[in-house]
Amino acid sequence: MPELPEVETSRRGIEPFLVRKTVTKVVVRERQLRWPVPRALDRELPGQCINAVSRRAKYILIDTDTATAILHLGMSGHVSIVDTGTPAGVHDHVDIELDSGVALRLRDPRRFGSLHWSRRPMQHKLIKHLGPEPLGPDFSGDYLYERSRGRKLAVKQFIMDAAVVVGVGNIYASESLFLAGIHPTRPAGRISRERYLLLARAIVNVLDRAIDAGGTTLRDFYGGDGQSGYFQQQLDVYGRADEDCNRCGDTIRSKVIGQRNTFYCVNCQR
DNA sequence: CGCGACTCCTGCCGGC
DNA sequence: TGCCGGCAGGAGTCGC
Repeated sequence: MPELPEVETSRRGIEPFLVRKTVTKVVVRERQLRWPVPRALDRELPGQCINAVSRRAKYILIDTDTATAILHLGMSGHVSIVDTGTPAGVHDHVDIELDSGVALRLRDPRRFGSLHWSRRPMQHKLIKHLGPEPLGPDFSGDYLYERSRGRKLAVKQFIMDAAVVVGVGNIYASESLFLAGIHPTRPAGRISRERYLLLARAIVNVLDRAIDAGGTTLRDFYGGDGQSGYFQQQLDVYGRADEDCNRCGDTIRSKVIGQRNTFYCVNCQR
């Protein structure tokens, strides 16, 4: 489910329940997620006080004095805050119980998510190779332009490559290319600096707006199931094949690029 | 090294 | 109503 805005919204939702709380118990009901949940996590996390809940790309980092839990929600993961002792559903794989009487509960039906435990999270193999944060200071149109020289793959795949820039998932790739007026199949290396400036601005704009929308629609972290309203933001093209373009009225097309469905307007995007 | 294909898993939706 | 195929918002890995 989650793209970067959903992960950031989840992080903000759980943060106040975790920071300065001490972990009393870790319950792992299903260890086999995308990778096995390391036993060191349930062995070493209890007794630790949580210092911070941060985010790198689509990873949520739960920081303690000894190590950091690295949580990825995959395509179907959710986090929620429940009262300790709340019965778990079939896909509630992990609970992290706190001394405040609540627990952070991870649910992930498809089990594409993961949970790691690392003493140097920024050096972890899943984190180390990642490109800049799109909402951080190292991301710009100039950066995209330089990185794309000589690349032949479709620009949509280029901006979805986490080594180039993190956090641009399938929905927001289509949306930002629409905003920038760039056709998704255009080879990344054959797009001008000026157009990359537009694209970088579009990516930031789309993600900012989605985080704002998430903040208003995704608030049910305590007691709820951690989902609701992910899609209530306005999408211009994603999921709108055969509907009319909001800008020109032409018909929105869809096409599979790199095994992922892609939506665009042939009239507005070249 | 760059790129495309494949893979993990369950839920849900549309069509028959 | 029930069954079945196809598809889903991620991303590491493998082979060419």
